Amino acid sequence: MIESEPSPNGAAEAESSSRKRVVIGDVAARAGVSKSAVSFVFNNRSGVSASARERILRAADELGWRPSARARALSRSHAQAVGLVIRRDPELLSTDPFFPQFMAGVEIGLTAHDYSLVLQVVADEQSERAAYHRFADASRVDGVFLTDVRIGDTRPQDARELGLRAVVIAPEDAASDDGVAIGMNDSDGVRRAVHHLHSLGHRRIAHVMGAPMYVHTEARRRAWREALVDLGLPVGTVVTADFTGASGARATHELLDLPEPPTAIVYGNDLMAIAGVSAATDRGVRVPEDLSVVGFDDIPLAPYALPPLTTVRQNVVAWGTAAAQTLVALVEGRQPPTVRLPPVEFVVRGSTGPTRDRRHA
Amino acid sequence: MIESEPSPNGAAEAESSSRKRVVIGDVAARAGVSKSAVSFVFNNRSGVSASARERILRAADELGWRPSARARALSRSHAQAVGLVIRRDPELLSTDPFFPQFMAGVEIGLTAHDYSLVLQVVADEQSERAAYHRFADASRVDGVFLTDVRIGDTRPQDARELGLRAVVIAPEDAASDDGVAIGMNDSDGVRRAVHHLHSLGHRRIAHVMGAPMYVHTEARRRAWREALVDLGLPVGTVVTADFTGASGARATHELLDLPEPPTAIVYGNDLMAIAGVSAATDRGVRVPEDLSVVGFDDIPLAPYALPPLTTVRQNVVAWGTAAAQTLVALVEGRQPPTVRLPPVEFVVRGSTGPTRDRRHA
DNA sequence: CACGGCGATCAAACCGGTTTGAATCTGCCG
DNA sequence: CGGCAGATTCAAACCGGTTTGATCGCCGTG
Repeated sequence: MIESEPSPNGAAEAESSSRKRVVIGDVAARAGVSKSAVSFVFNNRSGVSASARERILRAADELGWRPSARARALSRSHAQAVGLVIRRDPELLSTDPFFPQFMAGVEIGLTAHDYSLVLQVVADEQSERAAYHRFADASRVDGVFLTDVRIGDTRPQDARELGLRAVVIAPEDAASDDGVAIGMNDSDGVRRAVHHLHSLGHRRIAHVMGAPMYVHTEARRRAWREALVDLGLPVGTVVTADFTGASGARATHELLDLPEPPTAIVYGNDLMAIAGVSAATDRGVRVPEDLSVVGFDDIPLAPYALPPLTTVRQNVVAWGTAAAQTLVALVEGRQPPTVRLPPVEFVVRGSTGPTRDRRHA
Repeated sequence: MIESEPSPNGAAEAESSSRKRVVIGDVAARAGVSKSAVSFVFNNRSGVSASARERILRAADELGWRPSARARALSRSHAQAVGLVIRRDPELLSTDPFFPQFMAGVEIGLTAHDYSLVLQVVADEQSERAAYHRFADASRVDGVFLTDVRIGDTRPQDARELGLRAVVIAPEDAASDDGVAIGMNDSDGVRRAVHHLHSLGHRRIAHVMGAPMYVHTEARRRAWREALVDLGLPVGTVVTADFTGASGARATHELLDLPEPPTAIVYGNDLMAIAGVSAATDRGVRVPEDLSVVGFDDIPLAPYALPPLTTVRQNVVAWGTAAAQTLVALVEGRQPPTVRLPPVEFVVRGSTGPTRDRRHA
């Protein structure tokens, strides 16, 4: 009823210059063909002569017409959109360097196929289930990404039952048995961290884990353990934390309180590592002279920490793009391409150094 | 053609146990009414008797039916979705603590009204324009958020011409003349920072700006300047940076190279501030003994920086929620509610301290 | 008892595309 | 010159809801 649109063409020809939305019929009429022909051209299907195709494209261009995603979604029973549900306490979300980069990567993969990304941020498990249900029942999306995979996570099956295609984002070696998984090799980065510390003379290497319910937490812990075993070093102490700065600081104090404290600590992420440095410094333990520290993520601040943080960098953007390509292939019924992800990088900065005896040598 | 769905009900009753999608007609049939009646109930419109309503709700529940967002979007010419375009170099995106929190807040506001958020991450201006066009032409969304507003930004008008409702996210005092703006008071935080430094005895207070094209960058600079003038202090040096750590470090060196270097620096964000501390430390300038530093954002790492960072905290989640409520009201043609946002907080930590003469006094 | 008004009900039109099936139009061959 | 395969073309059905307009019953009123 109330139209706030200004009428751009005041006293012009009243008939053809109506300011209504341009629809496929208008294009067809202007090109002198049927709606079907227009539709065929815009879905590049054969069955339209070159001359007709030309007229149609010109007409569409002149009218500035593009097929409505709404109508298209309905008639093809296909939303041309995929969903990402992020389950995280809103306040803690900005802690995590993963999601922004992952989403950016996903976009690259999606835009290439003209898909949209529908986002949902939820706080707890119940809202998360509800979110997937809404996605499926309302047919808003054709598929979903499953991130932050937990041990024993049932979402892959849940998604299938809801009729949603899914790709699971998890470290390579945690690749689940069912559902298409795409993963990067977390383990490799941790392994390299341990080898680096070993080469600097460290023998008591501890680990501060993130929240234990996630498969990537466990993957990193296992990689740390296996690297120690491979090198013939004693398996050091593990402290469970939860990826927050506070937990990293607390875990660090625990480790330094041990009768034989470690000379190096591998943390599950950069935030805990930096908080750990802060905790160590508070009690007079110097980094890297008395304690070497390795993080994980290479957040933008890592080079500016004091000392600059040695850490592991993954190409999360590439990961997102690969995940998107896989999911699109999946919902379109194609065989997903086999993707090769760039290898993990290990970035040596100032927070790791030789042990005391090495320095004297 | 190729259906990879397993057939869940092999030899069951062929007729009623079809595995097709449940549609409104099925619900209507089961309740013994017409489609219209079902539609009326699910859009709580009058014109359905209590008994019929009851039967309909029961039937829908038993069948697990929910209206398809696709069909609904088409027939109501309304996508029940809004868009957010983020223009940022993917690699730099994780630098910014704003977006994750903002999106989380937006979700809170949207889910309450059952709207979806469609995201688009783009790298440059051209793709950004294209993204808004795709949103509008394909009718994927009903409205958009405009963030990272630039000086002389034409997007509010652009959006209007495309027929998209828009809410502009910008600091309060930069609230644009056209389009509905919702903003928080950046200035207040900066003002409080300057007053805090003044009370510690500082008189030479410099400012490291972020990228100058943004209105919020300018708002913060102006607030810094006005606070100095109000306090009768000389207007210090401003260095232009771009919100990255590298630029913050460089700007800090520039300031400390001055013949009369500042005793305090107010930075446009925490990342630059922490990089600034790192730069100062590198050249033997101690924080806070020789130099006081204030950031902006209160990123999760701020308490764990060395020294812990004094900074300004905004409730970005609340901001997002308010923006979402406003946008939904707008696209539904209602008067947007007037929102009161929580005030900015100023968090004093260890990176600011009294000047040398104050300490001796 | 006729009539106006109101709530409940439903068939049909509509939203803007895609897809199907039949009609029409070639060109080519026997 | 008849017949036929293959390419174009289009009208009509369809996707799954919402909305309109007409019909029907029922009640209270003059």
